Amino acid sequence: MIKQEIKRVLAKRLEQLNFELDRASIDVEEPSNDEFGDFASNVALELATEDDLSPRELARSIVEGIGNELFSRITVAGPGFINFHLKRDFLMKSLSQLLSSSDPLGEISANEKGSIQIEFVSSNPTGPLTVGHCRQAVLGDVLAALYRALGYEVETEYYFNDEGRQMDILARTLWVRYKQALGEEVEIPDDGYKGDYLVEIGEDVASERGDRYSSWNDETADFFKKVGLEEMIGRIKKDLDLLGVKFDSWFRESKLHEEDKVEEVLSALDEQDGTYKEGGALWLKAEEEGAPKDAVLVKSNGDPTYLLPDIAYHLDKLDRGYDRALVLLGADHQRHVENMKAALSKLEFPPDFYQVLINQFVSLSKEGEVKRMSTRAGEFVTLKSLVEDLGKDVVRYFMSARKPESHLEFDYELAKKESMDNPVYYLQYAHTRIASIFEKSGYVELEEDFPLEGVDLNELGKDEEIELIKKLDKFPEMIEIAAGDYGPHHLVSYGENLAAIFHQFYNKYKVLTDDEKISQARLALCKGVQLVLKELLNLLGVSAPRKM
RNA sequence: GCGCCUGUAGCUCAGUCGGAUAGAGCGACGGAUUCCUAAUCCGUAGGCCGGGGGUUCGAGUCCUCCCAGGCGCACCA
Repeated sequence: MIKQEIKRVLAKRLEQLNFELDRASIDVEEPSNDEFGDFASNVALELATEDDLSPRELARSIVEGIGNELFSRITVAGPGFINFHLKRDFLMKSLSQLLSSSDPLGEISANEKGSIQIEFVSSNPTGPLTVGHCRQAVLGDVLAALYRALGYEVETEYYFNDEGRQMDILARTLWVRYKQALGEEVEIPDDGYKGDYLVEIGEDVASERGDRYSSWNDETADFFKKVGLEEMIGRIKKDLDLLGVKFDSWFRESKLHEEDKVEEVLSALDEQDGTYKEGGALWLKAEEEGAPKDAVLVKSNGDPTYLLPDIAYHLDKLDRGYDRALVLLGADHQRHVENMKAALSKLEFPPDFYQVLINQFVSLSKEGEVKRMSTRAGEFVTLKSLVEDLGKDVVRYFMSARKPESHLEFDYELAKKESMDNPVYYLQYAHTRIASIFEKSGYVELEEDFPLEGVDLNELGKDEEIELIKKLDKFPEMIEIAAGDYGPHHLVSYGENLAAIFHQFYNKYKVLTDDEKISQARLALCKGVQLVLKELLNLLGVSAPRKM
């Protein structure tokens, strides 16, 4: 990474000048205007204000002591910026490193990092996954891929409630569907799940078991709970499969009760003087920890709320030894997060253990109307239909494209109708073009293993070529930002930009020319672009086709 | 009423730590193909970065107030 190298140089020089400044706090960036060189730093401006010096003066003395083995020119400009103009060799070294290692992430992926557990989707098995879950599934899956690529130990987990009221309602609704399948006139209960996804399951049970569950009793309830759970989880897994999302682990809530984790949490909270009783309910002293209000842990009827087992669940996560537990939640869980933070703080969890990424909702506009989705009312667009209509690549790309905390407006009609104009194809096409060049040149074997011997990268020098090399060099930095930010959308922005520069280059210059030396150098550049594009598409879970 | 998120081109959105002249895609208009895939490229038009105040050498970015939208403020999950 060129930027890191410049920071190193600057840090060394500043040390000579007796400034105390660690490398991380040195700011080096790419100026928007080419006039200002390839990279620029504002260190002189920052240090000058602190010590009441002239920024330009200081910049000049910094520049004087920097050797010129890496730079063709270093200038002082404006109020005191230091502008670095790179030597060609410096850039080419970056490209040749990429090619010889075939690892677009380079050194940042090498050293060992900590462990992170990522929990997402975690929809209860009471209905099919919708577009909202779809966004979260993609975000979580891409984040997991990012952290894996960076060398973290990653585990993805899906948490679901397999008992309690929601499951009772599911069982009851399913039973009604079963009765209807047997030809009886039965109404779905008011609080039941009205969607027709349970009809089919009811019919299956009716045809397999006949009328043996005609009356509602404990045996019937248990049976339909079991069937409902199995069927729904099965469907959820299938849907996620369509999206290419696989979880490392599936965690059922009942396990917490079986292992007395819930009891454990209650007594731990009690030990910390974190609870009190009021109105027959058990409350968490959340306000003491910064939450707006106290929260109920156990209802007056003795049932735990959603909060209590979730605290127990996170105690379990902590016990499992992860450094961090990241949870993806929808915007409607904001209050829950405040309660969780309060509880975990009472329990003296390590402060950075519980990490939350709250994502805003997806609105789906269809025929000019914005549809709201409600699982309970049975009105929603399912993840399944979305993927079946648009394809995994398009869906994953769209769902990754916006930063999580922004609303995502998904124009279904447009995405379907104009799918050929879709930006995902723009990226894939860049990859395809490169593959096609290697086919054409009869250098298919070069694509596998590109030998740098005899290739003179200094043949590269056109603006587009230089820009591409710089862009490739920036890839690892972008990945670190995306992971640190929990923001897969950085991949999309970067990718579109890289593809754009490549397409420009491709249109302006021929890779395969009469000049063998130029051809070799440009093939090398193409290989570099291809390595990065492939890695990027891979991380997004989007295919990188060789032909389109 | 209080809290979280959002407000940038006609539309959908980027813009890591405050940096020099604010970007992309779509849409509109005008062009490019005897040549490695035109699912591409080039050009034009389009902006008080929601509004006011502040912090400083410098603000789309930080602080504050206001306005608009989404979500929340359950003994639901």
